[in-house]
Amino acid sequence: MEKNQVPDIVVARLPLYLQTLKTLENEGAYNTSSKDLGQKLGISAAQIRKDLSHFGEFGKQGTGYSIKYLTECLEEILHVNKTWDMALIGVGFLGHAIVNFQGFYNQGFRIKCVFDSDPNKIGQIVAGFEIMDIKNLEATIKENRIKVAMITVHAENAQEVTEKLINAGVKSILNYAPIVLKVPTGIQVQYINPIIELQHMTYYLE
Amino acid sequence: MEKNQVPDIVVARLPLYLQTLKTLENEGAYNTSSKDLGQKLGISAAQIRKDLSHFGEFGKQGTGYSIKYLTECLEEILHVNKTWDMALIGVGFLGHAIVNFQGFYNQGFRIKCVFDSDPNKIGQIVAGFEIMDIKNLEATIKENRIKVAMITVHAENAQEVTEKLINAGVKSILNYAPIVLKVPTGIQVQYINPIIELQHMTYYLE
DNA sequence: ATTTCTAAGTTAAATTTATCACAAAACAAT
DNA sequence: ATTGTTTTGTGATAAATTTAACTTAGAAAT
Repeated sequence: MEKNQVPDIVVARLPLYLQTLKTLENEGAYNTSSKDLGQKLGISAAQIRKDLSHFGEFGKQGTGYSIKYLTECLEEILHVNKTWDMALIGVGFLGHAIVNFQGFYNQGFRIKCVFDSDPNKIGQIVAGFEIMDIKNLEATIKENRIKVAMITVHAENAQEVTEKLINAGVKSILNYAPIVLKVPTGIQVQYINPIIELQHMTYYLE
Repeated sequence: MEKNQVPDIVVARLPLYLQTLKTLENEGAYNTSSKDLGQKLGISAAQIRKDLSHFGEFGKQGTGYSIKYLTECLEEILHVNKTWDMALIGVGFLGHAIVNFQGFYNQGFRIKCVFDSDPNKIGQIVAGFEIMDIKNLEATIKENRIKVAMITVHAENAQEVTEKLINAGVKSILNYAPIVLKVPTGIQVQYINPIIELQHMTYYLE
């Protein structure tokens, strides 16, 4: 990935730390340590300390980390101390499930608009969102200054949608279509693909 | 990960190669090369050759790889030259979307049974599957010798479900709940978590 | 037949990533 | 006050991963 100094593989772990901190907080804990976090995440305490050391000093020797404080610091580092508006493109079964997902808001995200190209779907209300015509995608995303989008269209249409999104100013794309997207530098893409994960695991079976 | 010799990070890339090969095949191509695959995947040709070299020789110097042959070889390596029966636990919006997903079968997987704990859901038919009582989970999974499961329950219940699955003989778990599962060695777990991916990307924004 | 071009497989080098081990600090208990 | 315990942050070291470079082989063109 781009932005130098901190390796992307380190950045990729920060959201996991945040997730674990939030779980701990929900359980009523106030403090934790690299050892504790490491055990919960299945990684070494040293790695957690090393990762955090890229960004500053957040703990106290002898006592560890304040969950509240480290949470705040990580949220700031990851820029989720604000709420990002998101667009979702493709309201099939999966898009429907995502629109109904209640877990985004606390984590720095909210769905702002929802698109599809199917005339039978356009105008329908799903979880309080009116499905908009994909023809209005660029105008609407520009107007709302949306920087984050989720793609849940079929693989055949994903690249075309991607180009429209980038054209409209989207910088980060979470792609559920089973295809690698071609994007210019400066655009972030992450993939969600259960088949890939399943095949990864079956390697170890039998 | 466990199984020695081949690094897990290499194994993790094989399903991506397979995905790209299938896309190429659908486009009517017969042959490809490490350079071509690398460009499509955004990784170096050398890495693809190095990765494949862990498992044998699949190409021809000067001409590259037969898509059909390399596909077959990768399917064999990943053990998806058969179809794995899967269980799905938790039929909320997400579980519903997954049960209706048509893309598993060609890739080595099929859903065999579907569980929930909600009395209002048990007995309902979703995409041709009768939702079964989670109380019958262990017996049914043992009976069907199911080795692969997907967890789409709430985070609070994911660990408990995991233990039941492992007890019933499941070896590979695809977990959609936002929590790290504790499992004994020899059990594979992969995670699908859009929040983690989104937060990874927002690090690079603004 | 020879030359040219392409591309796999592989060894070596470079780079990246993870681990180790330790000094310094905080705190509790005596 | 001193001792013992815990745990951070970090520089040094080790391990891993990736890249680069090279040898070999196949195919096409002259």
